[in-house]
Amino acid sequence: MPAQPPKALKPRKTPSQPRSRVTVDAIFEATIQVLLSQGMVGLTSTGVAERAGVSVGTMYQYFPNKQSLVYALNERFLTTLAERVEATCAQMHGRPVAEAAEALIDTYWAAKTERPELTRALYRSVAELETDALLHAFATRVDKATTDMFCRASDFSSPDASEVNVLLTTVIYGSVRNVFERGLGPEEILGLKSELKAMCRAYLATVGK
Amino acid sequence: MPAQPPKALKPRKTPSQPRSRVTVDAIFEATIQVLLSQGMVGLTSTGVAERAGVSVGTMYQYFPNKQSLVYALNERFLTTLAERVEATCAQMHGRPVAEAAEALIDTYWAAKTERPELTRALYRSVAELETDALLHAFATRVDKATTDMFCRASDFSSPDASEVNVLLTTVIYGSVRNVFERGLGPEEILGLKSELKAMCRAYLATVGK
Amino acid sequence: MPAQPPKALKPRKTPSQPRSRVTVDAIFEATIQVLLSQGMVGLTSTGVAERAGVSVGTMYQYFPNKQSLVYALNERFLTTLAERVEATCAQMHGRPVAEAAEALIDTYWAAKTERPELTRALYRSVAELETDALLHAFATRVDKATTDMFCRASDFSSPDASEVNVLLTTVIYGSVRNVFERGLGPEEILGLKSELKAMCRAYLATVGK
Amino acid sequence: MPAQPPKALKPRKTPSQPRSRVTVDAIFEATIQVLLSQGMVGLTSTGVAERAGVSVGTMYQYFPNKQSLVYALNERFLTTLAERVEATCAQMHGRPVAEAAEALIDTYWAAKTERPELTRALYRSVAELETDALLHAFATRVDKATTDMFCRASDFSSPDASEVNVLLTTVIYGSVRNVFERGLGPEEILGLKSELKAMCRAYLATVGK
DNA sequence: GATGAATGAGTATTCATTCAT
DNA sequence: TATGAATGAATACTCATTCAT
Repeated sequence: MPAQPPKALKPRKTPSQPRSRVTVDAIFEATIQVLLSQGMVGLTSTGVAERAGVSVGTMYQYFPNKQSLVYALNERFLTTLAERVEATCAQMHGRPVAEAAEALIDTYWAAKTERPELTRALYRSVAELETDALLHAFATRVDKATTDMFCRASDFSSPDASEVNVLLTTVIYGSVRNVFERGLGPEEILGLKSELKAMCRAYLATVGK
Repeated sequence: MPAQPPKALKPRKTPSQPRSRVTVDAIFEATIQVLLSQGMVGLTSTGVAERAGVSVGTMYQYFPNKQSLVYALNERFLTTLAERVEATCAQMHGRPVAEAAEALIDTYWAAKTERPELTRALYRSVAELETDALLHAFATRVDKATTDMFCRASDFSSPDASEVNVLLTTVIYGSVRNVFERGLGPEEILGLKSELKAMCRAYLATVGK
Repeated sequence: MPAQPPKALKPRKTPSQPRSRVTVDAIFEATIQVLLSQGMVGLTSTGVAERAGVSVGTMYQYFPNKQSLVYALNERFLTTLAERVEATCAQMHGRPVAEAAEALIDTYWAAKTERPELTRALYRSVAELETDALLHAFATRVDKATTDMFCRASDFSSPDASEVNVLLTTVIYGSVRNVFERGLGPEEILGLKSELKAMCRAYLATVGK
Repeated sequence: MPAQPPKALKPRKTPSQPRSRVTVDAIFEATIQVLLSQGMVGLTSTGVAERAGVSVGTMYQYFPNKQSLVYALNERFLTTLAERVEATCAQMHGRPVAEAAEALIDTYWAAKTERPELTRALYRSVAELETDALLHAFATRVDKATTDMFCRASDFSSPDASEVNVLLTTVIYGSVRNVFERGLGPEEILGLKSELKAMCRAYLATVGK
């Protein structure tokens, strides 16, 4: 997810020595902790450094400013998410479209639901960052994998795979986000998820003909 | 949208005198302007007051703190949105479900798209507020209207209207949000919208039987 | 001394209300005190504000940054100095050049010597500021007055008044500065001053013929 | 220039081994570069070390703190300057005072003008250091040479050589400094220099009798 | 009611200096 | 001896909020 982070957000130096690596990891973990407990507002540079057991100065050696911290965090999670989606896509090559769509739903849903609080925090954090480039890079990368998956589906015959892809991904990603926004309960979520699958199946059945 | 705003966010006094009303409107308009030009970060109380041609002191007479400003702004827009959705729902009573769903899509989409920058700004602003209650109240109010519309549809026979409602609204609201997040172009958006309608139709055709 | 202060150094608002005026004066006085006791290095924003019996915030309401404080201080003193030189020049119109030169020496010397520590502090402060424009404006203004004075001298017959003026002022202003740099004692200073006058007389006697 | 540098400013070890000498020279050169490009404000220890291709740690082996760097730089230049003045003085023994004075002007002027930007930077740097001792040592050393030169002049008959010396050096050194402060152009400078010589001649002609 | 001067807690960020490797 | 990661004290500056006029 190169994405050319807005220069001001690029990490300062990539840790090579083992000592550095430990330090950077600690900072990342601390950022998450603080983000979860205090929210974006309570995320102060001293707070993070303290939690990481590191001095502020050290933190600034690796991250040029507070934003870059959260930016890097988002980048990390989006990269992981992209990888998981790609893995699923690869696995579903040659399978029926409906199954492919369902697999995508499962993967994306799982990834976002594993640490719900963190997901929520990151969703919020994005609002205060200039993450357009980041999100765009993510979308491009993932779109490629999913479009590919749909194209290669055993029963896919739509003329415009890209159009189908945009619809499905928009609906899926959007629904997940909306679920977090509404704060639905677990049972509702399950029901919703299976209905969403049904919806995709119904749509694909229509399109394919 | 009663929603019991977290007490700290409640406007101080509801303006009844005409002079006050003008003042409050000016403040609202200024808030929007600043939000659009400087973003949530650049939204300072003095900045808004200045733009509104009012002294800070006066502003604090109507809004107990900065958040309450943005909170009220969101409330306003959500109320308008709710009203529009309700109007649509009322109008669609007794019509086929598919048409109802499409009308909902059109209305919601239009409302969010009219001032895209403002929509984007408000989406972002929400992340920094404690708007759970607000959003929940909106959801409840609107859900009632849409569920009602679906129930009364001429051809609706699903056992669980509420389940259908949750799915449709989640998908619709979520998709719109995702469109803003991805920054899709106008043509893509149009295509997406019509496909979304097709998807809903396909799903409802399945469910109804 | 308009001098268009580098925009970053321009005062934020000019105090009009009496309350403000008092505040600004207090800040000025505090700046001098701190400058004298701690030097340019010890001049911290909180330090000045504290000494002025004012909050930092108030200080920043009038001065956009620390430098602007010292800049304004220099501006003040240069303006006063310019006025005094101009007064002297006006008074010496039509008198012999030598007398005019001596009067200039006396005035300049007196102005710089009255509060030697402050003079020293300001000389030093200039080094850390972008005062080129300020100094240039001062030079231009004062040069006009002195050149004029020399031109109108009863016995001035040199073809190039401006050249004479540059020499004399450079020598005088430079000597004064050097005196502060060397840290000469009071008696040495007195001797130096009278010798400097003799030197100017001797030079002018040569030039005039 | 013994000058007893304030103990905190004394270099830590005088490099004797060739390797050290190279290091120290690199540091000096880097200091000058940074001083020229970033000014006294941008002169950070890490910045200098980096430019010198040395680690901070190494730099601190030779200079106990940042000031000492600049202090040493000034010392170096003042020493060179003193040597050049002494050489000139030695050469002018037994020559007429006027010529001696002119030679002094030429030498001093040349030394300060060769690298004008560096001269300017050093002039400024002095303001932030406790250089009184340094400057005093320089003055004493150079005064001795110049006074001596004037005493031995073929036509010098003034009762008080020291008084003459103070005047001449103050005027000369001060004028040069003022030239830098005013930012005069090259032609103006040339004219000024020759007029300054004329002035000294005129004065000495008077004094000698 | 309205004003806007004053407040000051709160925070990001820098940079000289140290010291374990 | 050299290195450069880590330190943390120091400081400029902002901005929500109050309250005397």
